[in-house]
Amino acid sequence: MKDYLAGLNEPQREAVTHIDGPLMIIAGAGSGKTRVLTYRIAYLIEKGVDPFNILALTFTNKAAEEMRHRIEKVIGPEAKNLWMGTFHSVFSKILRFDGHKLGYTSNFTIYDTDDSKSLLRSIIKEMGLDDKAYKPNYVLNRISAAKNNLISWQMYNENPSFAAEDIAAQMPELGRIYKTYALRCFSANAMDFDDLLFNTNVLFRDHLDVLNKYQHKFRHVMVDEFQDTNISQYLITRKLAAVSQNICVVGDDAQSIYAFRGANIQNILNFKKDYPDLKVVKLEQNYRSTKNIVNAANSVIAKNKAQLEKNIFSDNEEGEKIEVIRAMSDNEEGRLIAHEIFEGRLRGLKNSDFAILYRTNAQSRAFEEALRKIDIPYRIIGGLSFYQRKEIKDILAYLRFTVNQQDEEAFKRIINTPKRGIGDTSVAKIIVLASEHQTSIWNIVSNIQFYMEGRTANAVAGFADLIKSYTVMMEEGKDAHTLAMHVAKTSGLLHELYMDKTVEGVARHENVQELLNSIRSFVDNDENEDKSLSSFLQTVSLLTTADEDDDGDAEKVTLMTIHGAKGLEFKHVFVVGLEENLFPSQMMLKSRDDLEEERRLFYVAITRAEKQLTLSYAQQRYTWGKLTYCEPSRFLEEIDSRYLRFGDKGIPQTFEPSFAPKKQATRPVVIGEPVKRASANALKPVQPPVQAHVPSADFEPSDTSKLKVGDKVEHQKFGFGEVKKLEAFSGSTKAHILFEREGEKTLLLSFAKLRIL
DNA sequence: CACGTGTCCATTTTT
DNA sequence: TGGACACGTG
Repeated sequence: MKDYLAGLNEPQREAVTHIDGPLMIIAGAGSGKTRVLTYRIAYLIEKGVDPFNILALTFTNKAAEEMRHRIEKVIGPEAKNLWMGTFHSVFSKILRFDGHKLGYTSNFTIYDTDDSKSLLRSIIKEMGLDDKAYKPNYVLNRISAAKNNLISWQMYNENPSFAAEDIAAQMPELGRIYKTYALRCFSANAMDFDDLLFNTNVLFRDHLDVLNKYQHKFRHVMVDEFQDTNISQYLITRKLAAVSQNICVVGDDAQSIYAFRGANIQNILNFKKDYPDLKVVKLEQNYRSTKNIVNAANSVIAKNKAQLEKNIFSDNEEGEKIEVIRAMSDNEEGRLIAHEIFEGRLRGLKNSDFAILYRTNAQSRAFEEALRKIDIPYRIIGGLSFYQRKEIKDILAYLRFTVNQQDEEAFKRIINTPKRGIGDTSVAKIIVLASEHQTSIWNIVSNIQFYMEGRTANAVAGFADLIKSYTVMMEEGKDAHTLAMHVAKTSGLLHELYMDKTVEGVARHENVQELLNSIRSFVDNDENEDKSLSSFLQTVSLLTTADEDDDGDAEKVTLMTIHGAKGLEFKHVFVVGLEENLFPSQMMLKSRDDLEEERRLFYVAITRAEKQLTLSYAQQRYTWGKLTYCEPSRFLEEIDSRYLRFGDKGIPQTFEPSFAPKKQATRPVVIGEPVKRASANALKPVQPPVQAHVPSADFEPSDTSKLKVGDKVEHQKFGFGEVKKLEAFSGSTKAHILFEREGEKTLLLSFAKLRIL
């Protein structure tokens, strides 16, 4: 027996050594799942399976990379030949090879959520529909749900029950929108995230030769985080494994937290029906957490009805009880927790031993401020990702358009960025021309002299020449980095950022440099066999925030959403914002009415902790600029109180359910506040007319990044004033300035026409 | 056409 | 709170 098998417990070993036929591993939290998966692959290879014939689907690219490295340690460099990655990345590669059978070129663009929404917004506008009734977000979710259930736009429009639902939801045109959206994506040679899976299904359904090829290539299929797969993904794996029957799925129904994205817990509950001779292995021993934490988690999840029977236990020490903290406000919650981390470090813990987990990204602010104030380094995972920043998207849009001139969304982004005098009217005209002449936008743009003349036409022609020069370079076979570098310089984007000396301008310039660096390392990385721009772009659009080069080794406290924490563990975990309507989220309860999923989310959060767990909530919190009273989350009461201890921090604890004024959760009455808006306007005292300020003759705005509190300034329009306060927000700076005539104004520095006197 | 200003509105999680 | 959009002015 191999030595690595020696360290495994009985069920773990069973899972590792089961090679032929379907296998389902129910892996409880902290039960050594990754270890089992890694060893199983190593074992397969040692038993003579070629790594080329193994497909392992993971939830994030990072998880795949990590597993590949671990396997490499056991079996050596052969591990490189494994097919590993997320569903989206693996199947985008397959579509790159074989997508031409569906009418896509290998250079197809992958639309991210922003692209999809923007396209939907245009479609809704073009159809003359009210964009208040048809919210792009909702429409996209609906289309996405359809695709994830393999309902094409044709099927959607043929099925009267969908039409009935849409009419009931006051959106009778959804079917038409779906159709237009699908056709527009197709003619843009673009796929959205759901298309990658949907089209793979279509490819395997309609092109049996292709299916056959991959069925024989992937003799062994493994799926990690199986509880989070949707129907579309499940069908792909089932088809791939139909011949060999060698399918191994690993998951935990108690940790299914992506139902909102179409994940179907039935996949795991019904798996046995699809594979009658399925072997099921349960990994029930938790090696991660203390008894206390495991028991508390069990007491919570026991409230859920839909689940597979299992008994998660721990042989670790009893451990400390779970601390509950009540704070006055969100800011105090931040302070208390920052303080506790500080104390924890005095007891010998490192920054990286701590994680603060919250339900929504917006909650991070209070913790960031508190940690910064006492100089505790932290890193935030998630939130606005690097690749969603404007300056990055701009460069990427140029690259996308170079690779694929049908990419409508990229076109809209760059045609007038940086400003080259082609305004909205001209762009609209071009789009109209394209549809009048039944041709592509690029066709019009690249032959603009036949359609328009004058200043704008020249500008458009200049743009077309620019893109053509890029295309030529690409066809010469220049690698992604050379090309991107050239594009950044000659498009004017880099120059524009370089000229911008404001704080945020400098930061943006650095971001672009960082993007260029990352393209270079993509090109230099020998593991990427395809170094083309097109290949880089497809890789990049499937990166998640969890994949971004984290300073994993950095000595920092981790802040992230619970969703982002899946698969991770920390010595001391803080689960914060445990307030009714926030966690469980009222959004979730309203739209899907799925308390059980929220509870599983809570379960996931709890089970990230190894030694210590702290739960906290605030009595008051600012939401959307308004102060709201909060009640403690029902989840706090669902934990068996034997495992709890009320913190000595914050306000002394009791659980009287409500300390807030009765039934006015959202809006305390303010005495004297006018009731209606109209009367508010009527009551407004008449302002004495303010004389317009005539700027000094030589008005020349100064470098506002040097602005300090107390500076006397002149504004082009508001006149003279004094800086009262400077405030940082989302990467830039705001100034509160008291103007002599106008009173106090808040200005965004980058836009201020200011002169420092 | 570019820019500044005012108004409205939405706020969950992510491949 | 702040981002997206509509409108008016230069």
